[in-house]
Amino acid sequence: MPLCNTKYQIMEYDFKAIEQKWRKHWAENNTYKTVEDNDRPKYYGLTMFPYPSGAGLHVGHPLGYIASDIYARYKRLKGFNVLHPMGYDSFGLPAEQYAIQTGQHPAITTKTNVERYREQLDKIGFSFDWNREVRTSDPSYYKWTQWIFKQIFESYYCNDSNQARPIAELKQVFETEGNTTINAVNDCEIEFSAEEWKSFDAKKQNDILMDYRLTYLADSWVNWCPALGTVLANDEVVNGVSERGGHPVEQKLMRQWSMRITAYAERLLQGLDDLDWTDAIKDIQRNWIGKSVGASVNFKVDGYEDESIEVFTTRPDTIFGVSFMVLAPEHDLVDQITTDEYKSEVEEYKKTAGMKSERDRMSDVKNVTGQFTGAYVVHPLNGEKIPIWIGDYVLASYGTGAVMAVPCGDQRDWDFAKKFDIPIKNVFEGVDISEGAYTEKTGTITNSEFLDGLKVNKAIKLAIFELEKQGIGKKQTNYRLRDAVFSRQRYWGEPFPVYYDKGVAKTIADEHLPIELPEVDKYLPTEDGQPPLGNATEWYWDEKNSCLTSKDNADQPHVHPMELNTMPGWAGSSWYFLRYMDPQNEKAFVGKEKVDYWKNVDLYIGGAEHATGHLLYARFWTMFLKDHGYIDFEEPFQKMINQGMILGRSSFVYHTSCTVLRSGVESDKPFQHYYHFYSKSDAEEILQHDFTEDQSEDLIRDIEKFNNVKLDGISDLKLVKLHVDINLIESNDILDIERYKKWRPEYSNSKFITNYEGNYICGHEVEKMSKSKYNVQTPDELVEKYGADTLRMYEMFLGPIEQAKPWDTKGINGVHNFLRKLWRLFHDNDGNLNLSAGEPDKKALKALHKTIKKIQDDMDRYVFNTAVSAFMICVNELTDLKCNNKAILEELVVLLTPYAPHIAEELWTKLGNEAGTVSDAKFPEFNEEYLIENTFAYPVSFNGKMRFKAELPTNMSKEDVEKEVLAMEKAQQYLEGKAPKKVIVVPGRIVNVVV
RNA sequence: GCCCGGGUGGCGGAACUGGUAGACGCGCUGGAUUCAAAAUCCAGUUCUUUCGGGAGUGCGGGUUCGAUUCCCGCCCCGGGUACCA
Repeated sequence: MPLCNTKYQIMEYDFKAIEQKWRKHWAENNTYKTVEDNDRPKYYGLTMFPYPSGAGLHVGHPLGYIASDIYARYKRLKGFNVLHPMGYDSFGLPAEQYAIQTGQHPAITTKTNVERYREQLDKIGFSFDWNREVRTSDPSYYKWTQWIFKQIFESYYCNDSNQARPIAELKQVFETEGNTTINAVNDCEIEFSAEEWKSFDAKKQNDILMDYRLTYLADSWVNWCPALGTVLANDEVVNGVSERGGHPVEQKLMRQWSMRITAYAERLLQGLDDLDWTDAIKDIQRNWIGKSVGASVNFKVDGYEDESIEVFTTRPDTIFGVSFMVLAPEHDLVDQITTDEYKSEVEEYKKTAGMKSERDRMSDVKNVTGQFTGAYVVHPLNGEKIPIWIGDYVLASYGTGAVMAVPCGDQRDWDFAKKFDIPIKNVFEGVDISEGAYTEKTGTITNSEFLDGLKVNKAIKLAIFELEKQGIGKKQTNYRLRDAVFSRQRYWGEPFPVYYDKGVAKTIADEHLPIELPEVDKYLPTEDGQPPLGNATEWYWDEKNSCLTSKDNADQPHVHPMELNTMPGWAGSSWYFLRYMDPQNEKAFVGKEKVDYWKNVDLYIGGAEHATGHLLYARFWTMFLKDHGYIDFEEPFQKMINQGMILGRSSFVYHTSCTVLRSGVESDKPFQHYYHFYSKSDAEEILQHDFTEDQSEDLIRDIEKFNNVKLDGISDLKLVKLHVDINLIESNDILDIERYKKWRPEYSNSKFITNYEGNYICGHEVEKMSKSKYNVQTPDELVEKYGADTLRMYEMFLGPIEQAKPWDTKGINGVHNFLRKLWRLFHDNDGNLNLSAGEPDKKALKALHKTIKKIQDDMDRYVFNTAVSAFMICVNELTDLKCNNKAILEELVVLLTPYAPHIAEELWTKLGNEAGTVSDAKFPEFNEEYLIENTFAYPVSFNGKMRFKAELPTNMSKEDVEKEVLAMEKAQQYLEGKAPKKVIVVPGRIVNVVV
């Protein structure tokens, strides 16, 4: 080994050489390759795979990856066979937008970006098994996305067995029994017998089957985003605008593929109970699914024999409080039942309501509107006539699009009744409803015939019983969850393995998958508004030859047009965790033996923003695949941690801006702007109290001097706050003025008003990291400067993983120093390896085992920040003890491996172990004996305030402790001669004296 | 509005089931070393104080020998959701 022991050349911790060396070693030796192994328990650790964007990674991205890597490495030391893969969610909008602008194929952009990501990831020392990488845009991957789509298409949901079943079974039932006996989730509006079924033509039969399929084609109201030229799923629309880009979204009726996720609503809800996820995410999913239990009730329309209005209510106990009915303006019956007298008003109202966008309706909640139709329903229990109104607070898309309005118990109904002077019936005993509705689910029902005197809960049950007995209604459960739109009018997504034979959707046989994306000459919609795939020439299916063919052959009877939509972004990500288990399998989406070994993900780390999207869809697909027996678990992600966002720390400079007033100056004389830059404290002063006279006069004088002119004065003097690139900031917010002037030449003539030390101090603020705020910190820069091990530990040290926290580079030195200090434990002052063999000293053993326990506990609780502190404490203690004992240091190195794998490998080798084997070392065994102490320094409190410490044997009895403590001189001092009222002794913990 | 989180020094944050509030790190102050600087090491660092103490975990109350931790009411910040009948 090289000796660099001259006084000024101490061999220090050379992280660059070390990290480079081990990265190479790991890659060359396939250190992190994983194979199935039945002798070891499995551990599957996964992080949400990224969309490879052009901007690359900033320090916020690797946070979750690092935590996940630490845990995976920890499990490995604990003897688990670890699957820790990584891949790319590589279909997506940005690559396509870029293609539209530049004509470059999204596949090329994607490939470049993936390479950049990989380069950045490789620098951080992850233990990913890259042999298992998946990319959703790779045909060998999306072949199976298409295959799963087909499986879903070929399924319906059976309510009796509560699972997905093959559609072939359904066909058989239709042929023998029609659809009257089957209990399946469907949209079918007709009932038919077996005879009728057989009499239907193929088209009609297919249309009916569509109403049962778990993925189906239907005209549905969709969120159409004109700016993006595509439809969006509900979870992709936030506050009426698109989640990506914030473009307006409108409702449009379109023929689209949808996924019947609603069939799984109850299972998706129930399954949450057993998941180890945060309550926040579970609540979001619960709210999104939105289960409500109640009853459906039929109200006959007065004067119509066959027409009735069905409503859903969660409060059937208040049925005698119905004061009016409200239909959604779009409700089917509105036109039919409206009396001539109200025709024009109703038409008018429908028109204005229809013009309001979803967004207007949302933002205009307080403004109650509605219109009477002139019609009435008959109360099914007491025969009273009840007026029918229409109002836009009733949504056509929820429940039946009609409500029974009970103003005494529902605030919206109450508001409506007040606005239109509709008399309110009160069914609550002893409750005043003159100021508002009584919305509590407690109390006693009155004015309600057979429900009188009953408590709410009992009344609900009895009301449902009675409604069912009389055949007027039945118990019912509703969900807010809607079916998920599954088509996008986009190019860069999975093509559907679907073609249309005379309008009937047919799927392409498995052996012809994948159906690869066709080449197009432009990525925009066609001139007649078809999706981009409409531009492809080879996009027809030749049924006879089972291949794609050109549109020139379209007139042949066996050639049919292909589906022009592509699948949404969540298609590929709904099952990717399964593909990692068996990424090269060409026969199946995953081999049965592989998935039976790896099962579901033990720990999933990713952002909370996917709560209603990816995390719900992936659960849905997993349940579906389980129903078909492909896998034997129903939840994909058993435990999940949501990492918080790392925010940027932006820096600011503050400069003057003013309008110059001058007369008598030759107009051709060039006038140059001149600015004063004020430091943070001055700027804050100015922003509060405005400029002082001196300040503005100084500015005028400087402008005059600089331009060699005489001014009449200045106006509009103000301070402008500007983002400054954080790379131009030295420690303590000091600006590198010279570099700033180079970066912003327009300010090169400015005067920087510095403090007494000659420094210009910048202001700062915590905001999201973004290019435009010049506050982006890339991991690459930090790895370059401090090394990957330091970056890994610092990201963990920042705070709890789930919490959002500001990024601040200042503290990174502390972590880096810790690693250097660790290095010095192994070396003497001249940088030579210096270890001692033999029995370790008791204090060192205590320091080590305290740390083993702490790390163990923290890992078990998924707490990473305090583990880093524990390492620091350990190294500090060993340094104080001047401990260089080999046995101690060896265990410490293993302990540290998950956090700082490079330095751990290096020191591990120096300790005499085989190169590259520390990842497979054994996690140190904690031995309590080393922590046992003979004495304990009892904190002695008086009335709960800690006053002094008393060093006493740990095995001393309560009584003796009390006696000893009270006898102490200091205790006497606090007792002031009085006898203590009470003394509490908790052995090994505390003594509290009550005076 | 409703549903979840969260409020602790100058800063990031510790404190497991009620038991020494402020671990660890940053920053700051002083000192050692150095021709000097960097690096390193040592000491100090919640506030306040008449140096005896006193106050203190968003605010007000409560339970307890003892509360950052439990209960009640309120304020503020972050996230989710929004006429869901």
